[in-house]
Amino acid sequence: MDPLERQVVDFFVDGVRVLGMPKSIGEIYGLLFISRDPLALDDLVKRLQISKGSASQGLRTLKSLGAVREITGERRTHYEPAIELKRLVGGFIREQVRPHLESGKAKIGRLAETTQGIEDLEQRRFLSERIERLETWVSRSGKVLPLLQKILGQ
Amino acid sequence: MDPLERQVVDFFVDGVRVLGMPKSIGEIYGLLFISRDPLALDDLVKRLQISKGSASQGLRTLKSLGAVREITGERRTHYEPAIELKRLVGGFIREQVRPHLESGKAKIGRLAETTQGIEDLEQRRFLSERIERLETWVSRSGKVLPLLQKILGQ
DNA sequence: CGATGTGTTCAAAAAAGTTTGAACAAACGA
DNA sequence: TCGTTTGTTCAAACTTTTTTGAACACATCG
Repeated sequence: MDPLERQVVDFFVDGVRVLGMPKSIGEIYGLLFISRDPLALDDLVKRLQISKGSASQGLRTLKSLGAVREITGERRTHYEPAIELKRLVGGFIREQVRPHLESGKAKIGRLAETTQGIEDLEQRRFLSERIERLETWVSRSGKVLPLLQKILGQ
Repeated sequence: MDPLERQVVDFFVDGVRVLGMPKSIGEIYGLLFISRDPLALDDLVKRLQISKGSASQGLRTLKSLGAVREITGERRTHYEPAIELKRLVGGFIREQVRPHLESGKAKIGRLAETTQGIEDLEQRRFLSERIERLETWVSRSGKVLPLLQKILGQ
């Protein structure tokens, strides 16, 4: 890897770290991003000096995020990066954000139930109010996502 | 901690995890969120069964995010949660997002410079185009933040 | 068919991140 | 002033996450 490639890869390593993803994902995406031609798993292993396992697992994650496209047909599958921000953001939201929002909603539902069982009126009022606030948070977050996607996607 | 408190604390533990923060931060904020009265460091240590060190460090982070307010005057400082989404989002963006965007911008600047030094015209074109794309990404992200803050803040 | 190439899986090793707790400093009260 | 309370710091212990690499499955080629 030449210095520029190194710089780009490092850029993405930091980038994905912010999103809570492992270094190898950033390295793989970064190298694909700065390569003119699609690369095969083996190229990634050699150039990034990571294990086959890492490369395989990293590509799987990137595929699930829609961040890389597979090019089949030849003996080995090659990969090229998806470079439309819309697509990247969409994948991230779908895979990493929505599931948490969903499970959050479910938990709040259970919380609301538990609150019903509280004896003390004043205490129950306080708790209901707080839990309502949580509902507002989650609902607003859910609503902002499509908007975010739209704006970032141009 | 009663079952409801436990549920709320767990909710926040998951919540902050999504944002890439440690469990203890979620526990502390969660307990404050569901407590009617402000709590002192010592209360957190006892009720959450975490170490003084964790509590101290966790409160420091939460303070820096503007997610808790200090109540001084008594012997011990007490803490209450900031519960306005606007404030929470604002703090998170200021502390955790902006710095990365800034350093990202700087890195892209250096990348652009490095690219100037490339001999091969076609190659330089390709690289410039990709780096321009990075600039677009970062710039759009920067622009979307205030909007996000505004929308989430009601 | 057997040999070779490609890619996945998963247990163990390594790395990264978090928590603990003892030592310390600073503020308070008697 | 001295003993006590409150809170911070940070190295070491612990936990969690990531990476490695060997074993495997499957496809391809001669």
